[in-house]
Amino acid sequence: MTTPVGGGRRPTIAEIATRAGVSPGAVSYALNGRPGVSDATRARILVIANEIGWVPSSAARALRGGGAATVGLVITREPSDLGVEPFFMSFVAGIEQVISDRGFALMLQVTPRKDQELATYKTWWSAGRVDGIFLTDLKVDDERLELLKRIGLPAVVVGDPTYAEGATTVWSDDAQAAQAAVARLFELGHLRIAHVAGPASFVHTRVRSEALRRECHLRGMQLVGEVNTDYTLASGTQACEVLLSQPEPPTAIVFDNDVTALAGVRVARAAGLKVPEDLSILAWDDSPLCEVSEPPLSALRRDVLAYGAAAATVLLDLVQHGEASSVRTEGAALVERRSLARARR
Amino acid sequence: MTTPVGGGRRPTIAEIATRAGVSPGAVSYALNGRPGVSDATRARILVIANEIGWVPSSAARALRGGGAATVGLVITREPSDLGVEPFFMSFVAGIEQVISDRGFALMLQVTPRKDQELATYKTWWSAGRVDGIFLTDLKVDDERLELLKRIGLPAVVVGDPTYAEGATTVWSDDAQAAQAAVARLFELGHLRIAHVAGPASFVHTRVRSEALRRECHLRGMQLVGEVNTDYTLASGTQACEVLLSQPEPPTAIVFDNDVTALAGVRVARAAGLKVPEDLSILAWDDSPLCEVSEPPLSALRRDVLAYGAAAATVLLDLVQHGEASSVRTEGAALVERRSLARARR
DNA sequence: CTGTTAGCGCATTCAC
DNA sequence: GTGAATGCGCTAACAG
Repeated sequence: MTTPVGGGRRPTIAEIATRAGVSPGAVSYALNGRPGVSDATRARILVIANEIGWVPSSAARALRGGGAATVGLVITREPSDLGVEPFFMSFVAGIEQVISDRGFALMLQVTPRKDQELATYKTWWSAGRVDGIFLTDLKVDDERLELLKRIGLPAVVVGDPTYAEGATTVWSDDAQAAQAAVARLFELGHLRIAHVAGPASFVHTRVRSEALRRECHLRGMQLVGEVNTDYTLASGTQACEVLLSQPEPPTAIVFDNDVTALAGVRVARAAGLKVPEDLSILAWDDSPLCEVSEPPLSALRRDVLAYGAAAATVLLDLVQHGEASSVRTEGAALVERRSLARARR
Repeated sequence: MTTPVGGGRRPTIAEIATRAGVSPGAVSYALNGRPGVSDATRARILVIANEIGWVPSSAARALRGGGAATVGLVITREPSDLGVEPFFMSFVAGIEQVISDRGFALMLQVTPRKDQELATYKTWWSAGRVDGIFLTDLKVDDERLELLKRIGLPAVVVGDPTYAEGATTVWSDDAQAAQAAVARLFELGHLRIAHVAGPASFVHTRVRSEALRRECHLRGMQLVGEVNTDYTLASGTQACEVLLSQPEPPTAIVFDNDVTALAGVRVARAAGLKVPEDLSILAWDDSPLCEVSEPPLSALRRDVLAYGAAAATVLLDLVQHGEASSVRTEGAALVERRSLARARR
């Protein structure tokens, strides 16, 4: 791309046509790599287009029925929560890696209001602002699925297909991660573990809970407690206090996010327990917070960037070819730091 | 909004016109609250539009010259950095509060590549995808300013106007925050302080450095060291080691972000220094990390949500009325936790 | 095979 | 209140 026209209006196909001495139609054919023009004129047109910095008007294209070349993402969370949540930024970055190469853009909305999310989908789709969307934070009996189906907005559900009502999904296999986690804890001799989970409404919370329970059962371990939180320090603290004050407290706790895991370290310490000697702590989803903690927290790490990229690939397929199959991305891997130790007997 | 047409194409003005038995023009007038239709027909039209769930085609509007009703934000950072950086998500949430009410949407790009950012501005603007953009992470002699001016893309610069080359800016007064910080440290008897700064290329880094120096000078305090970092744990650690190994080490250090502040706590501890008894630590920009730290870190907290909202308000004014004046938002306030103590003499 | 012409999509707006 | 033109790119029908 060279210098675009200074100041004035953006160049159009008509302008290229004039300069090249051909009709607008010919220019369109040339620019879109379609037959109907000789190689010579095509080359000439391309040179001119490049010179004046022509970019197709997305409005005109969309109006013609070509789609908006835009995908949408609504993040319905409290802004304060999002400060801690490293997931979305990486996820978006992953999306971007894929879509920008294909000429797509991302439309983003961040709002704490649930009703707003539904309204946004309707408006975006009706106004033709997006060609498809990513549905994150999948919930059990998610009302959004029904709406999307009803209005016909193409969507990729980011979450376990079991709960996606047949929609195309991209998911990371939390059950597999749970297996890795429990296997490792078993190896370290832990027989009583607990789970500080996320909100019960989230599908991934349920999947994790069930998988943890199953894996424990398989090995004759006990899941001696499970408490749901809203991922905050306060709720994590409370959950952990409950779990540790049991008559037979766990020797290891799995936390669904980094912040509650940190709360766990504190509560343990306050109760006179050493981490990891007296209590092993494992965080689900890694973050800088885990590295920075004292001791550094072992965590189940996913490649969120790749996750976003996979979701984008599937959504673009869905948008462009009308269909796409669900994709399971690589599960989380256990990265060991210093919060896991052999269970004290 | 009631049930939209099932399955088929989205409704258009023409459809409403047919149903109402009037011309498309009349419908347009009615829908936009403009004269040219009787109150009776206007009401009838509005009812029909609502019934069939009509939403204006953004493509058609944009094509007509009405603008895309979209503003853009490019975040040029390493995805890994963004995980820790709570600023952008809150900033975006603040933007959203303002723009969605005015019918605008946000287009987002996250990329580590600088050249991509410039290319994106050109493309977005040429394709008519955005009506204006937010320019964040302002740098000294920022090449982006020149590009934006040249292509005529309306922009609000988020950063100190001194370095914005006359562009409209929204900024938070870091100099004021520096004053608050230094005043408090002086009050606590600190006479030798140091600064672990962000990258030297960022304008806000420079502004903070200068303000800190000035405020120290004013009170007869010494700035006994200043090291630039890239905000990471590693660089923060190194910076802090350098500062503390001086013959006359500081009794308090101001850190430009939360992660380096945490690094500071660690380095101090490793050196046998107690925080805050032997070394006071102050983080610039608050975050959950500060709360979670041990001890919890005192910090200079900004209302980032309000910051984003202010930036959006100004950008929309700029886009809709062609001009807007720069706005200074409220400076950061010092929130005291437990990392600040009276200087040991 | 190379190229032109005309009309479409949708909301807006000016002249009647 | 109506009709018609407008903005911009795409494409079917048509001509050299």
